[in-house]
Amino acid sequence: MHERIVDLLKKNHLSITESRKKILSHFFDANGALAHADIEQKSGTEFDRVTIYRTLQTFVEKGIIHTIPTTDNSVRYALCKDECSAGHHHDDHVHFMCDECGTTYCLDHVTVPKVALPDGFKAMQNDLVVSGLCNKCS
Amino acid sequence: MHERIVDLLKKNHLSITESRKKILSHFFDANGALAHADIEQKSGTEFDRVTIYRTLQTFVEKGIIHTIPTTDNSVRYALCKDECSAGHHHDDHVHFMCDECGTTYCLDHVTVPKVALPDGFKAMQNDLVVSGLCNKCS
DNA sequence: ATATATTTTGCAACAATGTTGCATTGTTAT
DNA sequence: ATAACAATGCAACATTGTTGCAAAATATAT
Repeated sequence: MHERIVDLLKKNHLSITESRKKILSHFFDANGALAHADIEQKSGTEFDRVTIYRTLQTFVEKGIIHTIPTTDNSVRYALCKDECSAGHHHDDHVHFMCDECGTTYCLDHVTVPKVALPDGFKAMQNDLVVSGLCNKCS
Repeated sequence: MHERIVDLLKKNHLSITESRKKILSHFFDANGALAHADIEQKSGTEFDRVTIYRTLQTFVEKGIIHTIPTTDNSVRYALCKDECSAGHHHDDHVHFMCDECGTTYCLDHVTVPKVALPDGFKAMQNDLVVSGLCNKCS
């Protein structure tokens, strides 16, 4: 697992640093998505707040993680599947937010159905945000 | 139009105040969704920042407007259709965010397709966020 | 292995966004 | 008109996110 993290960083031409390794491992350990605050909590005072912001930003740019649109408008991040392309990734996601425990799941195996848009609208990316009760809370 | 605003406030057992009328009229005038900053800009120094926050909060609670999950994680609000029920509203929305001009549209007439969730997951609300180019920018 | 170039980090300062308590003002009901 | 109630403005504060720059860590070339 640790090797996989280093490989992932190398593949994306990123310097192998403690903060990047640790933050990335938190994503591998987590079953759901993580918010900035979650990572800050897990890391303690190990890294500066700014470092976490910049690391997350870098990971998003490289397509290692992606941001999740949420109904409560908190910023959350989740690991991308290998197929996620960097930058303007045209890939669709289904996310599930539990109203009870707040956990956010990235449902990779569910495909987003295409919808018919009004004339002149061109869809580049589709994100479906489903909220309700997760399998642990129902 | 102005009558409709007063009626809407009365129907929701809210006091008829200048700020509520003005803020609500901004939503009726806007073709897209509004962020807190948009309203602050449109209102100038007429109302306190806190009043705008509280007004938006009240409108959301009453089901007059709803928050929109966005890919860039900025908080946006849009008018609910009449069918929107207050509180835990089980109603689905399709929103379109233009990557070019940033305008967010609430596509009321497009229905959100139901997706199959893993066992134990119960969907209460579905929000589909489509991003790309709107009819003015394509 | 060492020196150099490059990248990343931490710190400080700042900007933006959102929240809370309380006295004052405005709205509603009697 | 008056009393009861609700909403507003102000001030102070908490949280979240951003930027510039010197110091430290990492990568590259010798």
